[in-house]
Amino acid sequence: MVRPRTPLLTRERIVETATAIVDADGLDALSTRRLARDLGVQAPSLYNHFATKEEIVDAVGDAIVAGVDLSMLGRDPWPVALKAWARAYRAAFRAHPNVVPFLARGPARRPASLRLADAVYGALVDAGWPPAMATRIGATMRYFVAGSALGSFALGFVDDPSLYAEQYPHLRDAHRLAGHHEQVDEGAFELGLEALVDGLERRFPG
Amino acid sequence: MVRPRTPLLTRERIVETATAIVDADGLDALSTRRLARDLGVQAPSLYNHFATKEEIVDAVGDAIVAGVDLSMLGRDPWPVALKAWARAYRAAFRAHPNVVPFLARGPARRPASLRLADAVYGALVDAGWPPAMATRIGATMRYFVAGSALGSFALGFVDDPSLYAEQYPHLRDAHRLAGHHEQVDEGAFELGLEALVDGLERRFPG
DNA sequence: CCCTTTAACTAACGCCGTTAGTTTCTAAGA
DNA sequence: TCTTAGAAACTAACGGCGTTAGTTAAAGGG
Repeated sequence: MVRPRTPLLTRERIVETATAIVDADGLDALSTRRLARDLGVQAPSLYNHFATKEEIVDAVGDAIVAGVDLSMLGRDPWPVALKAWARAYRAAFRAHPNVVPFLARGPARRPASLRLADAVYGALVDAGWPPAMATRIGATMRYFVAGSALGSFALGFVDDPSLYAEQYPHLRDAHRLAGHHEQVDEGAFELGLEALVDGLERRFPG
Repeated sequence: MVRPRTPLLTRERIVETATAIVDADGLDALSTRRLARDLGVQAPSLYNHFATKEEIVDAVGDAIVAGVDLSMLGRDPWPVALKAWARAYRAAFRAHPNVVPFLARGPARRPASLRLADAVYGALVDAGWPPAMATRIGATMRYFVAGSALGSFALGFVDDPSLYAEQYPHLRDAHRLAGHHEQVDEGAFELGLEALVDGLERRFPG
């Protein structure tokens, strides 16, 4: 086959298949050859649609972030909106946990991330926050949500509690919770989110 | 050379050299061949001291986390101690920014991370927090610090502000700050840290 | 002094991302 | 309608990667 009548590949189809691979088998399983095979094509053909593999992964991340609901921003009161947005953002990563490590690779210049940052910033300024504070709050919230998403991966003490118990005496109690680490993650996120927004509300100048 | 009178390699020397490579040229520059070359040795020799490359990177991360001061925990009042610890933790990553992406790879089972989690948990319980809450607070704080460290990498809009300005109107103001993104990062971290601990203090049962 | 273990080596495997160069089909313009 | 530029697939190959197998000689314990 040299050039089919109707193109086999589109950026969309590539991103979809790449997402499926990452979701199923993890970020490391995504190689250009594997991706091409799943698409019924040879690896170099991908380079007709993306310049590098990193661009493909970028597009996967962008597609996921693009799905985050932003409608509450600028509609609901800012503390309510901020919390709802943070939960939506976190949920997007929970839906694709294997993509989360990618968060750590390089700057978030992707369009969807910028749209998201823009929306949060705008909502805060409209609510009465000084621009400099809105910038900081937006960054702080993104820090917290990104860290929480990472934390859901840092399972920590899952596999052999008793092994650690001797060396780290205080953690013995925590280990009893290790089985329900999902609930611990959820609880820690909710506690932190409420406390953080609480602390911000007390600093609101309006 | 087959076996030198005095060993060329030790785990320590390997970790030191690996850290130097990552600090100088980034995480991707750390290959077994490059590491071996810098150590004056052939790549497979490393496998006499570590089972995989990942173990080496783990050890680099562990060494950095091991340097975090924990002495304030259990000594100072918990809100003060918590903030001081968070700053120390963040400073450790600021000193080795190229290692931060590694935070995202896999669970934090390394000894130094466990020692750190144990110390925070213990200090909170000793201060009067119920164990379940201490677990959540510890996790929340780690989320926030890890996210902040990542955020310092997500430089975002550094290279061409005007390019984004048209599409993301609200961010125009934020761009004026892009030049001093280090100060923005610092400000966002401090704001979030104060607000978060503030919010936690209001929930203290004692 | 022997003998096991250790720590280096060389050679090689199968993956990886990517580039070069080729072919053929599509789509646009004269 | 014919020509031509470009797109989109291909095959072949490069250099680098992590890692394994098998070899060799010195170190160190009995």
